Amino acid sequence: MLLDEALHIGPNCGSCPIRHRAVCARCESDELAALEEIKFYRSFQAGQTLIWSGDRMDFVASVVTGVATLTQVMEDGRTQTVGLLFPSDFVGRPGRDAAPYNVIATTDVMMCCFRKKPFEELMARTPHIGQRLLEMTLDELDAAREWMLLLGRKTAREKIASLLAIIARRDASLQGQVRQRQVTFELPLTREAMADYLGLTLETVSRQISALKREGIIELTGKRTVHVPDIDRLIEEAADDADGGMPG
Amino acid sequence: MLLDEALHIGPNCGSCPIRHRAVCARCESDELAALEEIKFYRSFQAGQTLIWSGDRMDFVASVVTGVATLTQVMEDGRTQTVGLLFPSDFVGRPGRDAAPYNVIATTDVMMCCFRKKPFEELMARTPHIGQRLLEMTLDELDAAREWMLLLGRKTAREKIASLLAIIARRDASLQGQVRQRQVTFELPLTREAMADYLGLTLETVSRQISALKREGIIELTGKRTVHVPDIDRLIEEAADDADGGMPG
DNA sequence: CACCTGCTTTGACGCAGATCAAAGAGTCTC
DNA sequence: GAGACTCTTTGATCTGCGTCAAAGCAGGTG
Repeated sequence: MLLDEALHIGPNCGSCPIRHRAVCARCESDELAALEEIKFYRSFQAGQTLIWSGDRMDFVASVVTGVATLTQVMEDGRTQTVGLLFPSDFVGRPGRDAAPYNVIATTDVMMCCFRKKPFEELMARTPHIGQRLLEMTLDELDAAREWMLLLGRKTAREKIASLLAIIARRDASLQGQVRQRQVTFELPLTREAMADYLGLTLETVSRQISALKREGIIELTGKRTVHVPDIDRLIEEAADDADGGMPG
Repeated sequence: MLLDEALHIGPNCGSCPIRHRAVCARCESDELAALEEIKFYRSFQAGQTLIWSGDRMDFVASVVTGVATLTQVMEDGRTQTVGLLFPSDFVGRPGRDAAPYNVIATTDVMMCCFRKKPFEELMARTPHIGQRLLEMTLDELDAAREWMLLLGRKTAREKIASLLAIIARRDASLQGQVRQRQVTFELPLTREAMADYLGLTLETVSRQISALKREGIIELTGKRTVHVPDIDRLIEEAADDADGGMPG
């Protein structure tokens, strides 16, 4: 079924769902045509490791659909997720050979890949790609620093609320929705994956989700479908300043 | 005395100590001349806040000498430092008006500043600047993610050892030294600033430093001068994999 | 259906690091 | 050189979250 999806998305960048957000966002039609020539799609199943830390990476890629994580693992097994990859997010670093992190699909994932060499060459000729990549990298740096505050200073409850708020926001923005009081979304992560991202244990994650549920801040259907009756209350729990990080 | 230093460093990029590491590293002499025309130096004293979060930023800058921190503060006062700025590090984001973090000098600091508008215009004409900025931003993103692992998963002892190892490394690399077993350096941070960077309290920082001292892993002269008799032992305590993050 | 297997929830208990408190040490000012 | 101020160390106690353990729950398989 993922293959169907690949065929459905097809070779045409014009109809690509991430056309205006990904690394190709600023490209003119001729630049896009050049990218189109070197791109190829790859599908992965939920749970699959797309890239192993330390492996040679001969391609870079954009997430088209699905969610993946970037994780670091210490020798003794302690694991920290250092980034969530949503559709339009970019994977890989031009000018680097070895992957610095594991990339793991947490849902079925479709990637739009470019072999590294041709991509680098194209980038050298196409300022719009480098410009967009700089912009995206600066945004990721901001997100990483926001996460440092969460990891260093927030309580378990605040961490969970922050994560839910961020997933709700990204989910809404993918669907081009305006900000609404009520939101419903699917959790793309297991409790363990949430724990790894939040610097907690899975038991603590479970307990805090139960607590938020008990207090009516969230409602669960099954384990994965979350309904937030009042997003502002959730953001309050996240202890973010002002707008809860909502983009302008 | 800082003014003297400014005059000493003077208007000539050719003799600048960060010429080959900063955002201007890749510039040819004509590009450098253009940068030289719009640059100006500013000095700050230890403890001074260079930039307040939320303030309008009409310049970008490189750290020439000294050390500064990037910090986030929550409404209730909880503080997390999200970056250390050493000489050659870049401050500010082209295309953004408001500063997202407080920037605080932890030692006397000298900055090489560019008004934002002219810098952005120059960047549009000068691919070497954008390329170098992308490279530096990707490095910072890696560093931020390394720090996420530290904040989320390391023990207090490992955090302290990691911080000391990183300062030792940056200090050595500024002096162009090869890797040595013994190193001595000045701590550019108070115990409180270290705590804010490590997601700890200042008491825990003090206790863990005392413990490392007691065990002979570090030696202190005064409160700020650290001597490491065996850097590998320190790196072991930091629980980093393989090379302790030493650059290739 | 019974029996997996993977994921989640809940409970009991322990500990690393936070909090509260006080005193030491270096530097500056008058 | 006494007092004030900042930074640091050390001790006593508390607590949020980790650890260990067990049971619940859904989906898949023979």
